[in-house]
Amino acid sequence: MGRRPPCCDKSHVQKGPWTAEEDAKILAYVASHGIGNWTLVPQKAGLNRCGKSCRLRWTNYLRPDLKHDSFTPHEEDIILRYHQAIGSRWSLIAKQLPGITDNDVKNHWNTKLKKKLTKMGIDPITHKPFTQLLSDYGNINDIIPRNTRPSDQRRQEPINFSRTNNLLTMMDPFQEQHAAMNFVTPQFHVMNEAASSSTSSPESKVQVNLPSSPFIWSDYIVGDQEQECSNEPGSGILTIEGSTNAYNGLEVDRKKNSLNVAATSVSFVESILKHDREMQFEFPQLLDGYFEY
DNA sequence: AAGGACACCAACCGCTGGATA
DNA sequence: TTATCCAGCGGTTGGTGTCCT
Repeated sequence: MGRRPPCCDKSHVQKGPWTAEEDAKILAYVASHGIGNWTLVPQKAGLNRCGKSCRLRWTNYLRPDLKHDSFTPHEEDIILRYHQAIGSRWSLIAKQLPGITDNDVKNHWNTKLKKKLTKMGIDPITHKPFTQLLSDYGNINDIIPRNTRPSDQRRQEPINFSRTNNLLTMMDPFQEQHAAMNFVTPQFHVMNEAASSSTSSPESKVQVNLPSSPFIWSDYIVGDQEQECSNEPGSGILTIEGSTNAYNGLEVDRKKNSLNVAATSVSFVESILKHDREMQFEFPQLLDGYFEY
């Protein structure tokens, strides 16, 4: 068993804002040595900083491919759509936006987009209208979330926008509620079982006919606990053709060599997996190699 | 004009999984 | 096999400029 020395003496390294001189040292070092072991950078570049801090300064600010411009409406739309699908996975979202870091995306979300959605009457976590949440969960007082940081109880200007040509645009206040409802409409790409069956390949393949109702985690938690179904029968079918995997509780259609599962019997864990697959259909390039069937 | 509140963002903190000795 | 380091990630916060009263 070996032990490597710590990257730096954390109690004696410089913290806080970077100076132009420090930036120049990082840039000069990367220009001559490239990006490698960041723990060696402070020593070799003559910086009294932690290697981790050097890496962050480079990736979030000094990298030459960063554009340092404000966000365009198209970029904001991308962030909103991806956040709706995958949540706060900022690095994955940032990969869809060249020249923008995950830190930029995160900051822009926390300072601008989250408030815009709230102002539109949309819950920034679920991307559902607060009115729908209220009807889903009953009368919950004060459901609209507030910033947890007291000093960040920001002013909230009335900002309304809608989707036009897949972009967010400003709009008149009377259409606010309508826009909110349109904005959160699920955009899952549902594969049609009949249409796709003619092009089925011999390889394992998954078809998902999504339930028509919104995805609500609590429904499945209750279902798991009570071992019963909360959805209407026949609201969805999960077909896994040629799969050799075992799926507890799934009905096997041996004639078709497939598994047909009424959505009513889908457990919580299976629902998570199904939701992930929905994400893959929505953003097929995002999680390449993540899903294996 | 001044002080407080707000808005923004750079940087830090802590956690996690993979790599390594 | 185990202990530790390191890169990457998301959450949080400190500092500063701007706006409002």
